[in-house]
Amino acid sequence: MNHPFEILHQIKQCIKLRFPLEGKKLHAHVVKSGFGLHGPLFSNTLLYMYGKCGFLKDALQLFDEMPHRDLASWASIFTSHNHANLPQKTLFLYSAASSKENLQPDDFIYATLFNACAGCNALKVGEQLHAQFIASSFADNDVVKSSLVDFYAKCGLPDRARSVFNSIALKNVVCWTSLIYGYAKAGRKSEALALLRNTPCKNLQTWTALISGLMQGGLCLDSFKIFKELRLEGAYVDEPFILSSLIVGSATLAMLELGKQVHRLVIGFGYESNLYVCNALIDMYAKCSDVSAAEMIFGNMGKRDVVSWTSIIVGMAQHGRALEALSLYETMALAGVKPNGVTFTGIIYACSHAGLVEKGRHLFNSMVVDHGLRPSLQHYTCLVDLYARSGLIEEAKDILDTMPFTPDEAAWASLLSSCCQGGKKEIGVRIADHLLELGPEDTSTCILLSNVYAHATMWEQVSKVRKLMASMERKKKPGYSCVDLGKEIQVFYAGETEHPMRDEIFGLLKELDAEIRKRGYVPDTSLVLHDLQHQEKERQLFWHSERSALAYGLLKSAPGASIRIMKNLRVCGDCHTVFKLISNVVGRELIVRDVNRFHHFKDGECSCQDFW
DNA sequence: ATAGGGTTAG
Repeated sequence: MNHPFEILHQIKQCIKLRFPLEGKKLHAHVVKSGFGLHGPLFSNTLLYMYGKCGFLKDALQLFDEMPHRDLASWASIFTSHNHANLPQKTLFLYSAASSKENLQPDDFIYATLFNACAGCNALKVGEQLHAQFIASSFADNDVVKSSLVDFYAKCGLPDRARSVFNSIALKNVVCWTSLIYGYAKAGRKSEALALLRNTPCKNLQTWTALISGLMQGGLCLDSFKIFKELRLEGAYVDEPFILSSLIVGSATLAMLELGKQVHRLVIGFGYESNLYVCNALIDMYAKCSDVSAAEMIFGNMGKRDVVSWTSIIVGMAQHGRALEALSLYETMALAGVKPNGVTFTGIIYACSHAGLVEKGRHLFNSMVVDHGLRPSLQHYTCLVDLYARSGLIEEAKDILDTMPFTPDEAAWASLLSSCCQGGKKEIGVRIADHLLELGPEDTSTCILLSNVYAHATMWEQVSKVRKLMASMERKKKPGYSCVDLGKEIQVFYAGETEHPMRDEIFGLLKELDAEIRKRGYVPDTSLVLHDLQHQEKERQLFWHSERSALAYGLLKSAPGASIRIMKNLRVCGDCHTVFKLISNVVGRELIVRDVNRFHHFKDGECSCQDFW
């Protein structure tokens, strides 16, 4: 064909244009003409080409066949793994190579390693490498420092990012963008905005970083505001990165109408087949409790990756459609998509909901044995949940005691919640005491504790928990429920509402109360503080925030429409019973999203099958 | 005449 350097140039074009198939042809040509024998130059460029184009398999094959690997080969193979969203693999390969082959990182390798650490939140590893980097002869390299800024920003430590940033001699738009993202993600809006104002260089990516950072930092409304301002200024913001972030924001806020609006924007801009955008849409519709819309998006996708499958599986599982989640997992395997750690959290969670203990255990083992994935604390928590829900409390406790992690609050709470359901009072109290000693940080845990103690008639402990909770609520946010009517969203707090429609709400709740009592409802006041008068206990239950929200929803929505309520705490047992009965009385579907799952109340039943 | 750093999904 042509001169060797002409071919090299063509390979570089393939990298730029992301033409892996053309690149592969050039690769074959290089092999035939024997250029590759002259050193790693061609191999490394080809390696990099495969990595950047997402052809990890080809990259690995080439890497394995290379007779002479230099530092650039290692840098390229690390980049390939980072690019394929396998940062742990990069760190694994590096640690193996550094011990077996005494691989000493150069500046290029340092940058890929920090990139990997950022990708999997490997703070400890990153810090060690940072120390090593400072002592190395590359310590002045601005690009590596830039990758460190990104690493600390992604790990939620913007101040550490800033101190590295300050040491950068020539600050370009890349390090500014990373730093702004870091502050936004940490929820430090004013600092992020101040930085943006002071940036000598900013581009659309900087704005994207700010918007997505704020979304991830939970400041979704601020983020939407900034997006609107940008559009008003006439900025060209119709790009999939920003759209994905807006979808994430709608999901976080669980605001279906907002999500639909963004979806329309996506269609208007012609990004409805973008993989990232679709994945975000699946998640958004599931989180906004419109699972059929999520299914529709998933069904229409031409190309699905592991995130698409995982999103729909998790969505199904959270909405109580465990068997469908499991069968989707089978289909995913048939489609040749490899599951990752998140996928397994989803399906083990599904098993735990359907009471499929054996299946869940099998999947957990399969994750380790067949897929070589290391279980995380979250996976063990799922396993604890799986056993505990099926009444195998001892087995669940065994896992907590023997797993290679210190159980956190969520892990204990999972076991505790099943003790309440299974009537295992003694062990429940023991766990509760332990949790109370640890000092729970979650209001939901407190409700659980208070329930356990109330069932065991340990009133002193109950009031201790209540006091703790009151102090937490003062510091944090109190319990509330929102009802989403599309055009408006109303928030209700516990206690008698001061809403302008108070009388109508009270009237309807009273009427419904009378109707369900006719059907055998007896308020379960065991969950309320003991030292109140009986009537006062019932009154407290009556004014739980989700009930006010429900009444308002019933009054204001179209007849027959589903009512969607979001609650920031767990639904109490009594409200759960009441919602089941009311779904029957009004003949509508009532959807409640509590702190971590969905309840679809319909025809007197709930999708969670009374396990939550 | 090779290679590295910033923004998106679970």
